[in-house]
Amino acid sequence: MIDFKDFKPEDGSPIYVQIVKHVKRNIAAGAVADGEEIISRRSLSALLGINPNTVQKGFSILEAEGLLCSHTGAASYAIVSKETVDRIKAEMLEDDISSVITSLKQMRLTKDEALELIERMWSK
Amino acid sequence: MIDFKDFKPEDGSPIYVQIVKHVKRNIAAGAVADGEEIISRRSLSALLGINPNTVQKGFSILEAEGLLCSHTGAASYAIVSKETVDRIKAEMLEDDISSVITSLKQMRLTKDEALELIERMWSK
DNA sequence: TTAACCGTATCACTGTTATAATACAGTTGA
DNA sequence: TCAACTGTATTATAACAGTGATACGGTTAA
Repeated sequence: MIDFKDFKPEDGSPIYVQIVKHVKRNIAAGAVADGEEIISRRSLSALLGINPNTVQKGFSILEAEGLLCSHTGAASYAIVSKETVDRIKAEMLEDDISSVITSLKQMRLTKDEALELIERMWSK
Repeated sequence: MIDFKDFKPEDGSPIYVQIVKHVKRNIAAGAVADGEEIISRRSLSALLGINPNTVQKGFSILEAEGLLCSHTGAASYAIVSKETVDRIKAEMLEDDISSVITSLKQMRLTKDEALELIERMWSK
């Protein structure tokens, strides 16, 4: 079950990209069962208060990546093998962590300073 | 002296936003002296291979935030007090780290898993 | 003085993002 | 059956991002 209640499109990046990332993070977290029914495009657009076309754009990307299965008239379903979960998780972690490391290094932080800062901010 | 040689606009975010962030990270790193002359808009656009207007957009944001001083005809200069450096650094670290923590938590990583992963990826 | 630089401003153009209003076809359950 | 859902598609509109070209006025150093 993918939870969209905590989804807040306020980032500078396009909403449909954020939808794709949100679903992928849920998959990486192991929160999506294989064959699980996905919320409909219309329902999600109403829930998030955004245009159906924007949701459709995100969902079509997920389908193109083989994470979603759609058929006209019927609900959509998730396709998530164990291999998929591992691959998506590795990709997301690689992206997130390498980008923050690049940023922190640009600010001349040492590894120890970075680790200490992250440890201190983790529980906030 | 702000180094733009390692600046590669490949992120999905607007180039002018990336320019603003790049300058701020250099300020946070203590790499920018107060009153230091900044590369001209035309030179930077030529160096990065982007449009002068895109550079202008980024620079005007930096000026609006009080980090830059411009006058028609003359070069631009950095304005960076110690307080500015501290404030910018705190802001950048807060943004970068809290966003990565949010992502990692969404993927159900524990603090220890996260720290170990970051430590392992730091030197790559 | 003057040529070469600087910042600033404007216009037109393309592509992307997001919205809005429809429409059509297939599925599902009462 | 049929109403209410589903996915899919099209068209139009607006705003924004980025490019390209051009122009104006001020500064600086030879």
